[in-house]
Amino acid sequence: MTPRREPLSRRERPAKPALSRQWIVDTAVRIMRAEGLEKVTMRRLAQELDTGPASLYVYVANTAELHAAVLDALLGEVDLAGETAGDGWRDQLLAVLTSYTLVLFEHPQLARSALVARPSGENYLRLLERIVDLLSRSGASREQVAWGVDKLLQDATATAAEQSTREHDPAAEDDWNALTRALHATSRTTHPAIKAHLPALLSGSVAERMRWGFDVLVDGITHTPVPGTADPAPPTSVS
Amino acid sequence: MTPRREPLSRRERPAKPALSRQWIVDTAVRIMRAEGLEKVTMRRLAQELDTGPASLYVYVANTAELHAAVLDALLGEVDLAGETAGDGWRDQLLAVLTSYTLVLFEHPQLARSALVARPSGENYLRLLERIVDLLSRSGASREQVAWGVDKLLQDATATAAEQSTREHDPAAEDDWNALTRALHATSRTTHPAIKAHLPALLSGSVAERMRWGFDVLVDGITHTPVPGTADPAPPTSVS
DNA sequence: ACCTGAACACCGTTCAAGT
DNA sequence: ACCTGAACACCGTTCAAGT
Repeated sequence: MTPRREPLSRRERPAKPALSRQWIVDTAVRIMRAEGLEKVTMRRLAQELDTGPASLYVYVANTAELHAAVLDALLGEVDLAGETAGDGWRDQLLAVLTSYTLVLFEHPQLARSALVARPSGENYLRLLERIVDLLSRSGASREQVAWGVDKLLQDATATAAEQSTREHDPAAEDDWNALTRALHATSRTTHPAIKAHLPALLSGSVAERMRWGFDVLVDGITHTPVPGTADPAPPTSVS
Repeated sequence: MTPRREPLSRRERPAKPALSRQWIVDTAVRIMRAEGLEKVTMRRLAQELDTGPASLYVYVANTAELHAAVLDALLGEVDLAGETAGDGWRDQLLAVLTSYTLVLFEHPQLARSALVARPSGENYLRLLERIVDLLSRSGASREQVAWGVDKLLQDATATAAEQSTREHDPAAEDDWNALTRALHATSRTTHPAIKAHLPALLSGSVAERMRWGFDVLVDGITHTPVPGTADPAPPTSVS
């Protein structure tokens, strides 16, 4: 506590805080918010923390683990209450999944990494708990709920991964235009089915499709028995 | 045709073929098959083609476009006939989607890029045509078919992206173990729903889950009306 | 134990210059 | 028009050496 002059080394840097996993992840989140996940590299992060990249490896195994930690931090923003929705489990489930999707929408590349590197952080577990709970109120079987939760999260994550990059990435627009042109350019003789469904293939807003996709899944999940349970299931010839 | 001695420059290289988009893509596919998509870089590809990376930019706009071309080449391997299946549209649809998924399973990272960069190559269009045709035989509305096809392909692609990387990536195994441990470590008081569904949350083989996921989607797609059509739809409050 | 400098082995993309 | 060398501006990760 005695004001015995700090050495004032490192010129004047304002109180470079000690390295720690928490501090590293927080800084990574800050960089992502400001400039996107693609800028959250070991080297850039080290620079931001005023050290060399090698120092980070004491706290973080590799870039994938770093991104996983950033993802979990972000999942803390998901509105688990589903406040905006009514009282029914279905509306609340839709609200929670929509909130999850919107959070991922804000951060394009993170949705992609979520599809690949299975999260297991505390915020992810909280989200999972909430979704299992809500879906179980549908009255579906344990197995339907368990497998269904996976499908719901996969769908939301994939939608975010698809859509979000289309919003933020300049080239994504071109891809969509290319597909639109390609579909319109198909001939009636070689691609009759596409021709016959053309307007509908490209119709609907993102929100409309998301909403419909949710209904499709919930209807399907609650009405399709899981094979190998008490429910009368179709014979499964798959290993 | 006269055997007038070739200059025999460049030492002895065996007939370096002229650069062309086709040749570039073919070489890229060969590298991917041998060493994975992560090795299909502009620099590595140029090296394989015995030139400098800058030369490739005459034929290919960037790495993303290159990967898209590789993906479309690969889609040529999908079994569109669904030979193995019976006569019903449902079995054939399952067969085609399974074939699509299996092709992506072989090449992990490509599935991920397929989720992001909407393909529009000729092989993709052929696949799309076939799936639209099969699903339309269900008798579902034009809109249900059109939007449903998207969901089916998204589901298959996401499953491949998720699963495949888990198979090929050494670290993916660890992720799954981490999740398994995290789920088992949850407390009954903070995560009761997870606890109650635990065995089922982790049960089922990939094939079983894929099969069930297909049934869920087809059931849901054919029974959930698309909003804004003649079908009696639930009121949509989403923009 | 924690931190670091320096190195190794790579990337994508551009651009001026050549043929 | 096509091709290229060389450069610019980056990467992740490791390792021996320091404190």
